[in-house]
Amino acid sequence: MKIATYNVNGVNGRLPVLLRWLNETTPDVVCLQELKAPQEKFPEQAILDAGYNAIWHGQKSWNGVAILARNAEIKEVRRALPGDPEDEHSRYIEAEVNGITIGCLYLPNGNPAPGPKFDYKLRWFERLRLHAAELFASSMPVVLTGDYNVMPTEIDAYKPERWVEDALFRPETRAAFKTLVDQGWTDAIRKLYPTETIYTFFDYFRDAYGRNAGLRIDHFLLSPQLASRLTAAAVDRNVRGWEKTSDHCPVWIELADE
DNA sequence: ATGTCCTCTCTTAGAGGA
Repeated sequence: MKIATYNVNGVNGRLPVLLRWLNETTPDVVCLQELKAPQEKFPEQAILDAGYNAIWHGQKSWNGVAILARNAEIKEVRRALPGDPEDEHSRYIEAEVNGITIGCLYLPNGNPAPGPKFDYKLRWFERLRLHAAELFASSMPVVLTGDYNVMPTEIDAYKPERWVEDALFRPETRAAFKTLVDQGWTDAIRKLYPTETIYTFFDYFRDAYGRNAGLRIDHFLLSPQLASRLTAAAVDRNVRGWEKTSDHCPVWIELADE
């Protein structure tokens, strides 16, 4: 089973790119972030015509997350991260597909830091940590994937010294990610490629893609039940070179059948 | 500071976010 994550940066503006990528790579499950569309403007029919069921949680202008599945039922579990009923951002949706719990997340960017946006990022991270601990304790096969807005280590950033003050790389952010992973989760890309330079995001500025000046901020965290089934993981880097493309690349994992 | 690209609006230019 192939599971992918893709921060599309506008699901309607990016629809031709999304449909082409779905058609060419046929993942079984897809987690989307940054829909940038209200609930009623999600391109459901185009997704259905492409062969995918979908659930989504939209929001006007910002955020927005979705889970797509090909030839499988999507059983929605929740469409918000527990712990703060006041939080209006559409940043988390969770479902069961083929017996696997899929958590699709869009962690806050947090810039400028320090400041209220960075505080919100760290509070959101703490809520994720608590919810992840519950999922982990359930002994279900779980994947937590999406745009974490974190470079976990220095090898995950082009010129990391330039990012030490940034919300995506500050010590508090990296520590929060490490605390989460240390619950027992497996970072799928690093499990298979411990030291390689692998990026999932390239800024639109200054031809970052052409210069390979990227960041690794889109991640797959696997529970032990799934880590043992991991057979492949990769970034669809070429998609970043397409016309009218997102600033993120799709990332995917392959799991062996039980 | 800047670069680019998305979405929305007190809309065809500018603001906010990333």
